Amino acid sequence: MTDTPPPRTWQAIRAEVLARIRHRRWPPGTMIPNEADLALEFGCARATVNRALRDLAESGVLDRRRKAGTRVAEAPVRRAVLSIPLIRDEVAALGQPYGYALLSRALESPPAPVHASLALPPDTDALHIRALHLAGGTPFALEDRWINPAAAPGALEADMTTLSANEWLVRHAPFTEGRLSFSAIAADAATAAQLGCAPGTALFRLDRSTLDGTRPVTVAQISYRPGYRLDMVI
Amino acid sequence: MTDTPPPRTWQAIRAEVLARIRHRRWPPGTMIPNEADLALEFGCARATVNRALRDLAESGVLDRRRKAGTRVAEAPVRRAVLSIPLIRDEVAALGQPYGYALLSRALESPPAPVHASLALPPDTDALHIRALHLAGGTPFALEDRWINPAAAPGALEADMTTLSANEWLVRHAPFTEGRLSFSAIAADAATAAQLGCAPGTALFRLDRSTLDGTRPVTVAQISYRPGYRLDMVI
DNA sequence: GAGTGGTCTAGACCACGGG
DNA sequence: CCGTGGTCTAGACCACTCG
Repeated sequence: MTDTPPPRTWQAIRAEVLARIRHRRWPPGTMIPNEADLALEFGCARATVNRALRDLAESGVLDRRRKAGTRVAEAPVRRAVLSIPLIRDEVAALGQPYGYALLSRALESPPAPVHASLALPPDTDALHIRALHLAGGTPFALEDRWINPAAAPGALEADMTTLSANEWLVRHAPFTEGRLSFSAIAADAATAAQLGCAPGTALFRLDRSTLDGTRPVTVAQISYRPGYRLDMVI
Repeated sequence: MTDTPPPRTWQAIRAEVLARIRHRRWPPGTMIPNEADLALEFGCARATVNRALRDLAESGVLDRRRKAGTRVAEAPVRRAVLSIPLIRDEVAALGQPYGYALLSRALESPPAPVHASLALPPDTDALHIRALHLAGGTPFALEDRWINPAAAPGALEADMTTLSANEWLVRHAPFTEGRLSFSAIAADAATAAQLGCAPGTALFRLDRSTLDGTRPVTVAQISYRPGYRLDMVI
């Protein structure tokens, strides 16, 4: 045998635990030994076992509770991680030149739902931006965005004609929290015209709201061209 | 001042670092001090700083490289985490009773793309399952799944009439890797009939492929009822 | 109450990769 | 080369929560 002696890294321990689960030595629902015992068995420090088990718990494979111990998850809530690139990078990844066209930019009164989402004071306007993202000269995604001017100082003065609002925000109001929502919608006439498809075409839509702490900064609605796919890895 | 003395937990350190970034004391692109220096400043062990910075790096806020040091990400690739519940739980979260109806179940020759996705030997059949998930008696999602029998022993014998194939797989071939893909499609006639909508309606579709290590186990295509939304938190 | 995971410490060695 | 982050150790104390 030419096996290299197993390194006692936390990754190796995670792999070993995962193998025991996969091979059903520890089926779903099983209580597994506590950290101290596993550390003894693997001949490593408890902290190393902890690192491995914590990682598995974060990915939903294990269920850990103080005093109750660690058990293999029964019906694991699988977690998938989505990396959200800038549309510029998304287009670049397709090997196509990226283009951006500002369609409109105005300080105006938002519709009620947007007004509420941005938590604006009564009778306050918001910055409304509509823009088209292009891939190789053809429409890629239509962006309809409202920005709370009070939460994004400088946005009113910013030149959004060459840089997308999203990229401006990323650089000037970074590291915010937010929610995403995906859905499928039928293209309305205006959207269809911009994306160059027939009205009624099924489009992939992303609704995104962004907060800086608790203060809403922006809400955006992005309609992607027909056929768009969003990929994730579990 | 009634400030409680700042606990030197890794969470507190993470919060402090995040605050410095938010307040632009460390704007995007900045190199921040190395772990040893931060440990000195915060009066804690380097491992504690490491834990905090590693967490921020995992969420895309920091960019860490050996020798190069740690810098605030320029254009942070935001990462969103999606918890993928069983459809049963998804329906239950709506406060509606869940129902499941097996439409068809057969061992048959899959179409070429599925055959390739499952990495089947030539002229090998696969288990094809079509099923409808119901919420409060009305269609919620249509599932079209192919299972590689060699990779899911017992699937051929399993009773899929009351338990969805996905739930069976979760319990009998758990903790696999996989890819997800979301898109918007127009309902074809058959799908529209099952979901009770008009053909051409925009539907949210999830394509999922699952591997056990490197061996494909199953591919599934899930078409959700009109209006379905998928929510994520950044 | 007591057992479990969660965390911190002080120190050490190592792997990577920029200069 | 050599500074940086990545990891391991041995020990300790703490917080939570189950029984």
